[in-house]
Amino acid sequence: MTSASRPRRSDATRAAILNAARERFAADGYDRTTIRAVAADARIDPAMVMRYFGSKQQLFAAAADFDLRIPAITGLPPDQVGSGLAAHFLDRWEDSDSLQVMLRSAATNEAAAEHARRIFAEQVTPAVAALEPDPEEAAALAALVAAQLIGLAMCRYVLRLPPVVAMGREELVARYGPLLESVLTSRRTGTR
Amino acid sequence: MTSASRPRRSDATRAAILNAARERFAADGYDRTTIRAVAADARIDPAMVMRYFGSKQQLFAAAADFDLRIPAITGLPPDQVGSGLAAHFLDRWEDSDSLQVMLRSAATNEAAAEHARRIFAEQVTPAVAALEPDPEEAAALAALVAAQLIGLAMCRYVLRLPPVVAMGREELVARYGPLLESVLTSRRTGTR
DNA sequence: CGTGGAAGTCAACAGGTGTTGACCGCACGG
DNA sequence: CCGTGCGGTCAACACCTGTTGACTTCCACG
Repeated sequence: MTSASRPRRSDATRAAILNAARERFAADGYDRTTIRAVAADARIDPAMVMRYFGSKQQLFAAAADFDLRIPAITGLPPDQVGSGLAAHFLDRWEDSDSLQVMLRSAATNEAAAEHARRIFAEQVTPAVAALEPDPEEAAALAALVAAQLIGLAMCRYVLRLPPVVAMGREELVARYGPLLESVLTSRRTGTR
Repeated sequence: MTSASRPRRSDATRAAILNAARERFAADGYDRTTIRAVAADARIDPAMVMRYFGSKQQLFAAAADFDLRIPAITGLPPDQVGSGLAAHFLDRWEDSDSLQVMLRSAATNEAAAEHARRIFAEQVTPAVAALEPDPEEAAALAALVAAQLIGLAMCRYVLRLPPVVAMGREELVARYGPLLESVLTSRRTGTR
């Protein structure tokens, strides 16, 4: 196994490419991001990007890989789950480009959309399943939670609707906390 | 005024271009939609698109112009406002590409995002302002309503999260009705 | 030293893009 | 009957894209 071998000289370059790629994908989405622009940001030749990552699609896959780090919501007092989730995601959005990468790219790139579905299935669904025994209902609630957070992120970071941009962190937490809570504690009451 | 003049022979072509453009923009977003593809769909020469609409950006502006047709929500009994809104938007999404045009394009095209902000200000905000006297709070509530609907649309039509796709119309109405209602009847209770 | 392989550069490719201007043909008013 | 103008076609432009392969430079090790 060579995974613990001495760090190669190229690791720094690799990381620089990945940083530049994340910024570009977050700002411009998949289609408008060019390999040449990423290379220029990282101060290297476009050919290096291909050498290290193989193709634009694989570069994107590497740049879009991230962890939502959803906190365990099982132990919290029930009236703090919603505001805790809201606060967590607001912080996560502000200090990382990863979610904007996904939102801006998934709109036009099927691989990015597939990636989003995977993150949803592997990270959001299990977290909600800890609260809801019925797996089918858990999947539905997880989807509603995702819709809440994605709607907020779209309005605040992508569309930049003025009222949403103007709201501060604590105001958003105060407004979304109860909303998320009522989603999580709701059960289907309709037909079937 | 020549607006009532005999219909020109070119009007049909113009409409064909617009139809093809809306489909392409809805399916692929702004960047990946090419003038050549639109022209091929409309069975005409790419140069005609330029002749009629001037540029790709102006073609987009023409294709993205639409009306949400938000129903008057003042007269409804308070417990039907939410489900009424949910039902209206689900129907609107299913029978028109316009909203997908906006969602897919605004992610990477600033003009499209500006267009979305205008539609929000001209159509969503006034509708909510009929229920909420304080204009600042009305803007905030309108933004939250928009976030609800955009989150749902993103998950169902763009990201295609399986649980959201699987839900039927009446299930979505049943789940989103109360949610929208609690948004509309909420007031800010936090700091300030 | 010198040699082998990794790291990085350069120039070019094949294809696609928005956009332009010169050209053609047909209907219609004189 | 002509010719004028509108609807439409064609070919080309300048540019940008992802990707490739041959080339040079540099460093570490024998």
